[in-house]
Amino acid sequence: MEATLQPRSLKVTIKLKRDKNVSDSSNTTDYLNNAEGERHVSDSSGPVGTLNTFCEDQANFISAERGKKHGTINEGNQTSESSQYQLVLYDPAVNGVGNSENAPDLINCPPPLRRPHPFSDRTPRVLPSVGAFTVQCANCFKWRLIPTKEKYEEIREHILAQPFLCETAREWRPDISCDDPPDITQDGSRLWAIDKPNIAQPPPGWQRLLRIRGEGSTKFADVYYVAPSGKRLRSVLEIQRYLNAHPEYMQEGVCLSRFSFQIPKPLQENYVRKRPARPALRNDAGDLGFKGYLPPPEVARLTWVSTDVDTDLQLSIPALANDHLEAPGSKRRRRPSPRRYNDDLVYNNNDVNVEEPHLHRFDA
DNA sequence: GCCACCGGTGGC
DNA sequence: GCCACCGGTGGC
Repeated sequence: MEATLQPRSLKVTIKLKRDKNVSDSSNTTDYLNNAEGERHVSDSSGPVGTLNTFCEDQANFISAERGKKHGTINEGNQTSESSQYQLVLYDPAVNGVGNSENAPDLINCPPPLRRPHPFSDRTPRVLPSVGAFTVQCANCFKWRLIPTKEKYEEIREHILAQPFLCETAREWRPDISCDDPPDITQDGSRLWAIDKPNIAQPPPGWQRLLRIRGEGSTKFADVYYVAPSGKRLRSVLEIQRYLNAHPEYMQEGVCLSRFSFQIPKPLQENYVRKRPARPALRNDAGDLGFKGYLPPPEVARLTWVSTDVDTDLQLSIPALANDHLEAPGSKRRRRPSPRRYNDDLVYNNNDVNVEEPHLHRFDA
């Protein structure tokens, strides 16, 4: 089955492929260097277009095919030879112009650090990992593989103002044009996620990590920022507190507007477990409304929608979604107390008006 | 004790 | 239904 994004211009898509047994891999060499060596995608937004990241799930399979050996895991650094931890990456040197649908070349990826699922009675999760980044041409709507995470983030940061075109890819593929076949298509073989556009690149020395949760989770992914010190921060509030505690970063120009915790959206419906309807906390009389409250429907426990672990999911993240217009810090916090930072939130992208791209589901 | 991962809540 | 946030849990 395939899902398509209706291109309005370009979309930022993250294509994810499911990881077989391990957690994750990231996709670029950059990923390889990420301090955590985890499965995550960092995202940033780019020009008008769609960025796409896909998780290659078959890392093991492919590596097996290549007869590679497992190597030692070297946390925080590039993995050794372990094919198991290799990522499927787009290698411009291998994928020449017109080399559409070529399997991305394998590149060593960080070792999986993922811990086993905490609930032993639950089916072990097979977490997807980002296998590659793709951007959709605003002109021909073909997907182009982006060679590195950094390039992807760079494109994404200005995707609205600077739509991605096939010609843009000439930076790493000199002869590429819209006449060439797409690098990749949404053929249902992978998990696709549509990324948000115009996400600022992380400040120098910082890493933005995107960790895709297993199917059936309550949310699709988590974004973390890793400070130069290695400290992992998981919300704007935590960033704010960290910056307050380390004014040196602020002096370097690091501000909240450089951070975005927006996560991509999976193209696959039901990848994220639906939240059961919440009973009213209070009725008109002002008391707790537990009367008549029924236990959550079975649906609430349906955590494993997909039974075929070999099937990759396709996720897409609309680069032109409107929701990016709202600054992450503008929403009401659960704890209203320290909110001064909201005043400081300035999201460069917020003044951009974009149309929401249409997502199409189509059959395989 | 740390931390990755996940669940769940309040608010919209 | 989505988002932001953060607490809980269990493996290490």
